[in-house]
Amino acid sequence: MKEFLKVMKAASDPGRIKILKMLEHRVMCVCEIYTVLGIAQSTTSKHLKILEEAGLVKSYKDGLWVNFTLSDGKQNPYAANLLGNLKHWLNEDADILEVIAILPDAQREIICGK
Amino acid sequence: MKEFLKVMKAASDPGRIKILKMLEHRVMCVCEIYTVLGIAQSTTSKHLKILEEAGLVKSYKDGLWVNFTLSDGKQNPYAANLLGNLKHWLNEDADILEVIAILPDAQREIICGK
DNA sequence: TATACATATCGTTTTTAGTGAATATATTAA
DNA sequence: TTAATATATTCACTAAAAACGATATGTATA
Repeated sequence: MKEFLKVMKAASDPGRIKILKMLEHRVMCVCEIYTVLGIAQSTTSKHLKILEEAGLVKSYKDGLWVNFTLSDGKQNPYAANLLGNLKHWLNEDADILEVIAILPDAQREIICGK
Repeated sequence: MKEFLKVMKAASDPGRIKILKMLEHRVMCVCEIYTVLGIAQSTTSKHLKILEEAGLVKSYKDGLWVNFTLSDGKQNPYAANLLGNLKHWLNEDADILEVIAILPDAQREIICGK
């Protein structure tokens, strides 16, 4: 029950759903995500932690960056199911279309002034 | 997005999940539900409203009683999907097993002193 | 019509979740 | 070793959700 509820709770926030839908398109670091969403870095970091603890995303370090990707879902069947469904859900949603549209402009080298 | 989030939020509470799993077995009225769950009548009524607004349950009156059943899911595809999955999810969960076990004892005629 | 009764709603309190500024951590580069 | 920088954590605040007692609503029965 606990694992199930963790996935449902993680999926109950519009910002976190936007993150999942963006990660369907490509790997992203924290600064790219909060730039697209227009929210604080700390808020973004917390959302990502909730998603990770629900088994919905994974992260790996690359120098100073931390890359986030969708999980393969092996650790949590409820997460795997949700991720599978999300691939064909909300693709025509206005909020999702908006973040996907500006996704190409969010590049870590530009955002972080490298 | 709104319809999707409503379903996820509705599914984020253990009490409401217990209600859905009980309704897989049979139709229930409010007094049967709050007796099994051991929570207040007003709390139960509110949970049922949240489930109904998410398209997860339906209700129909029978005299003084209000009967609740699982929705057929036609109004909300996310609800339909969740209900379908729940049928084979959490069946071995301890909390669910507990409420299912006492389900036969919860009869409206006895509870309401008729 | 008056009463009883099952459920819904209201009002309030407590708990939990979301937000962002400030600070800490950890890694890279000078 | 020092400075710079991307992310994580802490803290304080606000907002949303959950809980329950009390009351309202609506239906059945006397």
